[in-house]
Amino acid sequence: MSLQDILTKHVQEAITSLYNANLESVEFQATRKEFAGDITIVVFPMLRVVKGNPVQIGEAVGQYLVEKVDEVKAFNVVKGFLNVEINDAYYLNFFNEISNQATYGLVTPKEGDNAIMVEYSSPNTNKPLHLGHIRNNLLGYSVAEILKASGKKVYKTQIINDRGIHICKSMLAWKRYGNDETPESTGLKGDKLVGNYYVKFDREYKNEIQQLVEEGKTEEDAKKQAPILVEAQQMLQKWESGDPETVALWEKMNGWVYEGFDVTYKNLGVDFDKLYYESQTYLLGKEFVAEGLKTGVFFKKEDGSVWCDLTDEGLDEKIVLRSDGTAVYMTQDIGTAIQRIKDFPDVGGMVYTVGNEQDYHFKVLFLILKKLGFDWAKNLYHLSYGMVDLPSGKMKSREGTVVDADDLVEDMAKTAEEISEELGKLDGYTQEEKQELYKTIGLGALKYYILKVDPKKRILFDPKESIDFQGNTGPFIQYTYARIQSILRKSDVDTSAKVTVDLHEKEKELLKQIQLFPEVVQNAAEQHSPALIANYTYDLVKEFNSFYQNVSILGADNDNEKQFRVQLSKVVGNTIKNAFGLLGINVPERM
RNA sequence: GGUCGCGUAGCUCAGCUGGAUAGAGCAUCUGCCUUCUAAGCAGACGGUCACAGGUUCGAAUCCUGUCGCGAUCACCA
Repeated sequence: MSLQDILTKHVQEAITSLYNANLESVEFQATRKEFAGDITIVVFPMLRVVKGNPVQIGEAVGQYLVEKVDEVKAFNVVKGFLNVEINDAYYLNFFNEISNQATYGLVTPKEGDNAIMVEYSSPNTNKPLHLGHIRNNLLGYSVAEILKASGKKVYKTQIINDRGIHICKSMLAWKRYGNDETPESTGLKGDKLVGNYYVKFDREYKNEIQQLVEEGKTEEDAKKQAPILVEAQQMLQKWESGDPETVALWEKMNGWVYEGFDVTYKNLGVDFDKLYYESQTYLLGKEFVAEGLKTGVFFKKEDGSVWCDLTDEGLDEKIVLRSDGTAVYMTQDIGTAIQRIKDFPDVGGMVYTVGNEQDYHFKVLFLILKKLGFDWAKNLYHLSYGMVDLPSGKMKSREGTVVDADDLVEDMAKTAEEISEELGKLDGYTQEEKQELYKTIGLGALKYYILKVDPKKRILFDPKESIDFQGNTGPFIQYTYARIQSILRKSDVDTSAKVTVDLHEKEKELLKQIQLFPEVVQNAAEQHSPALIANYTYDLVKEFNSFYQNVSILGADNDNEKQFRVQLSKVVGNTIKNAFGLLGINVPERM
């Protein structure tokens, strides 16, 4: 039973016995630092059932608690706030219970429970991943891990957008100007190579438009008639009709891109349980559109296009099939969702990690799936996040104004290296160990920087201003972990034995913070927010550093205290590691 | 124009299911390395919580309106 449960029960008893009234619930909050106490009961809400002076009621309830509740040591009342002091024994008891649980705060999924599928990344295969994808990947991966830790079975997936006019643009540019270049012949990563031709296409396209305009065409006409665009469109038709040469080129270039993506994913430390490809699923949705047409969920217009009427829901009509019978984005997403449930029958809900520019799309998609009668449709969640903008504005791949994912990860490691070498604390580490550590720290800084921000807020990223390594940052937290490991290496105490000590103020604060962890994990899962985990971890670490700096651990007055402090440090370290694991951030033994 | 989201210290962000004097980090300034890693600790400075109303014993938090920024409203994805 939690402390709040215990106190709630007794406060209710107190109200009944003192005032003969019924109190529905009790409101708690953390006690402010300037007052004595460990937890605070807010008296004001009680005034609804008990008429009187809040201070007097607080005094009476406090007196009752001190007399009747073992855990309560003392109390004081300030205005309408009843500050309650809790016995050390309560916290020590809690600590002894969890001090040897490696997975404290994490819940193992129960057999037979529904699983959740988390979709993230879902890139186009015509260009490399950039900073925007990094936010998507980190968020999706982290939310998947958090859901897992909250006790859900999770499948990570993506839908790879591997077909369409944008791919044909890269293909055509390569065919025209590529001279049979390959990743091998150029030493370039496959996705980078293909991306270069996407940029090349755009340059040529713009040249042709300009030329046509000079020849007297309007800009609008020029944009439609530019030969290179027309040829790309023809290429798409060839692809759709299965032209072997086009399909072969498509397979070859997509293969390069996948090899490149794999490297980036590996560097980022993200993974997937199942991949879906648009080229394999885009036809699926059509079946269900036909089905929905029969059941009246959709209707057909005179030109043959199929629509869903959402005006009852306050939205517009939405097209689900073009008049020429080809699929649109919505068609495919309907099919993909249904396919996923077929493939994984235990899935009871899905999370889509997609930018907030598609808020409307997902609102509509979820409504349509509900109208089609799928009961899992009520458990769909759009993990909508804000864009990552540069000071110069939006990132545009075609114009080369992007922060490349691989470059950024490398830069971060380089910064970590510079700082580490300056500090010079890594004597005895091999070159390999050092490089590995720089990567850990650099990635830690990047991931934390992005994940600590509320997903729905947009991020302004200035490449010229490097990400911090001090203060509320990933490396700061990693550093604290490394310090703890250093203590554990040096100590010779038994970390499994139970001990009883008089708690130092800092120790008590730490225990309170540790106690919050399981609830924070559940909250983060409910709200799909890694930021809650990041903020929690920061608070924990700040509290530990204060303890570390003010209280000697290995130099404690007696063995009993020393043993407790080492154990406490170990639990804090373990909690940091578990929490950071939920963010996809590794922790180092030294730094 | 309709819809959705955001607006908190010079900067980056917490706090938002209503509760005490709105909290951190960066930056600026003071102290602290002969004791467990100073990527640290202790402290100072810094606020019209965009603005105006409303609900409430109590509003940064909830409601309405205004302003600013962004997104979206395609037989694009």
